[in-house]
Amino acid sequence: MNSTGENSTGKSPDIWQEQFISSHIFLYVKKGILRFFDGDKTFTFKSGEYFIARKNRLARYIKERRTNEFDYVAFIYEEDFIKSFQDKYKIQEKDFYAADTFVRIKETKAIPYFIRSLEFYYNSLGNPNDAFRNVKYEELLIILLQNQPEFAGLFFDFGFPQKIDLEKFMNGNYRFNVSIERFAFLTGRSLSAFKRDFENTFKTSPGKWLVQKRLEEAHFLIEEKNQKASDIYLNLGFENLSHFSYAYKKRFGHSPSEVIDNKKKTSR
DNA sequence: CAGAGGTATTTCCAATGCGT
DNA sequence: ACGCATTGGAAATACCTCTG
Repeated sequence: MNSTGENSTGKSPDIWQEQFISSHIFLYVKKGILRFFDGDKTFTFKSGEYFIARKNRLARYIKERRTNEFDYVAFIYEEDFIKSFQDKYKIQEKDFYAADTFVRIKETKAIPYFIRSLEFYYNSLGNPNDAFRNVKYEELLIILLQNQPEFAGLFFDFGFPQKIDLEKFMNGNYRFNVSIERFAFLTGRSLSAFKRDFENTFKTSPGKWLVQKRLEEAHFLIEEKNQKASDIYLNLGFENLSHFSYAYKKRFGHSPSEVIDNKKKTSR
């Protein structure tokens, strides 16, 4: 989710495909349902609800099965903006402990009001300029901090991710299709340190381990749960179906579709 | 299914840290 | 100041992924 910092409404696709959240994002659901997966839990937000997606986290948007109709307002808070905001208003950093990637905001009337004011201005002013956008970004941040002062600890945390337990992190996040470099960053290591530590704990290289791990799960889903390759390959972090089939065949001796064909034959 | 372009892995080296 | 260990980064190579 590394867009330019526009607050956007509608369906700009970039937010929904990127799995690494590089800046804090405020999201307000105007219509429909938004569902996310953070590697462990699923988060659901309905129309009228609002929350923050935290930076330096991995998450994936889950498409709704039936209708894909939704509308939202997003405010993407770049680090530079937050720094100058903090400078300007001299706000103290507080401790913020919640660990989740998605943080629900305590209910307040101020936010729906704020959203409505946006609609009014955007509809009557047309394309708003930078000054206007800046003011609105500040306004929302002020509302959020007034509503929950502890958010200061969330927004004004400019540090890098801490060095964390590799095994735990990788087992929770291997389904995300992000580069090794990103994994290294998220576990608080340089690329070199990451690979060294990885070799020590898993006894293989990161790339090989990831493919192996994903294929094992694919194998389970296909053989045991009768799922289709085309339904699962994206969720497991594979980028394209042809490579998935190729890798699958290389590992298990037969392609995913052959498994399904065989099942059909035997069940008949 | 091949070939081009891109990414991961390996290896090596320089910089830094740390105890003696 | 010295040797040794650890770290991050660059370059070369191997491997993977995408496109037609």
